[in-house]
Amino acid sequence: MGHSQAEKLATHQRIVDVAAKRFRELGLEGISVADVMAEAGLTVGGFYKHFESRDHLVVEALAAALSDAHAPEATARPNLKKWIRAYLSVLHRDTPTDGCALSSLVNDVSRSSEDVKEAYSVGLAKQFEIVEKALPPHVTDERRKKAILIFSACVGALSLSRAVADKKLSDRILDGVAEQLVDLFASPKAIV
Amino acid sequence: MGHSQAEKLATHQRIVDVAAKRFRELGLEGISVADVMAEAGLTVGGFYKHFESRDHLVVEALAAALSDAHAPEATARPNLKKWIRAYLSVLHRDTPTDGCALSSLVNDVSRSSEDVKEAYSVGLAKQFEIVEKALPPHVTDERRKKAILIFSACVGALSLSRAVADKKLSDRILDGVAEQLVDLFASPKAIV
DNA sequence: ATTATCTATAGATCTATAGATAATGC
DNA sequence: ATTATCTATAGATCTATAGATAATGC
Repeated sequence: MGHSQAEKLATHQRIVDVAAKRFRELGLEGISVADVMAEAGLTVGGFYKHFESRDHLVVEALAAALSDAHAPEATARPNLKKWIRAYLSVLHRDTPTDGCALSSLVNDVSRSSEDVKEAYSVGLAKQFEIVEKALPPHVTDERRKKAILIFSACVGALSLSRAVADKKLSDRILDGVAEQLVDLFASPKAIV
Repeated sequence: MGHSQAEKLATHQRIVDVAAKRFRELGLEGISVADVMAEAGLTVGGFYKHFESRDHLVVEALAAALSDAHAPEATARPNLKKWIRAYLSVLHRDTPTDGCALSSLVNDVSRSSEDVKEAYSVGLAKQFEIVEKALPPHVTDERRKKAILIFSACVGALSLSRAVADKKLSDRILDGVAEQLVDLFASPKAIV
């Protein structure tokens, strides 16, 4: 005990990464500070040298979860059809831990502090941009608005599919919404 | 202290109604049993003569919130355009307490017990039916699937609009999604 | 006699802080 | 000397239960 400043930075990042995962899995209030620290290989006492309060960790972890999500594909022009299929996949539904925080935490954020909402808004705006960029070039009209509709439908469908008891209904929500979004916006015959 | 059985029934209902409101506002873990009882004019000690556990209250309150929602309009054939505009209204966004529990609690339910998910699923299936019935008669193909897309988009848009810090973006999400859903599914020129 | 509700509390959390310990880094 | 982390704990929760109290209803 007693470590270098470089080590402290790495420790800080490890805490944030653990929180970013567990918050997505269990909700923003679903895991205690002590349990996050334990999973990062630390004890609770050191926490407040890294964060002013629990809420500050929430803000950092949410921002980290959201920038994770955008890092890989944000550069290349993504394929909208593939993106929709991946977002509304059984794999994504069943692994919220590594999935999109915009879906798994939307209700939690709406009950959180303004700082948390701010971090969420930044991530959401970036997500809208990504979807807009993925729209086929021949869709020329109201591209941002369409991106917002597509992403709203994806957040709704993924969230509903996770809340439902009946697995068949859950699959049906994912597949049905994906298929229609692709037909409407990501096919050559995209009518809209 | 010491009351009739009829009174007990009324008391039970009062507890459930308080919980149904506060859960929608604060989340399924956002209010304690003691605080629910206090708001119903009671003390915490009597709670477990009414409910086996806190989770049993969650199940009953969720079922109550969801059957509230369906009671009035489920009989008449609703107007889809009006329904969409009401669901994605500023009023609905700003009053989750009396609003649709399917939106405000979707994340919470996905982390809850199977019993809670079961109650949610029943309410969701009913909601899909209502939206399907509201689709214009000239929409003949895949009505259920379209209803699921519409409702998913509504849940996503309403939830996102509540999580966002920027009021302008929030309004834009509500209005943009409503407008597009109406154009696509609830207008005479409904293409799909 | 039964029971609906109350007061009081046990036992398990959870956030945040105080003070000790053992390295870092001037 | 400073500081990153640790152990320990205060104080505030929260769920659930025990036992008392005062009505109901046979």
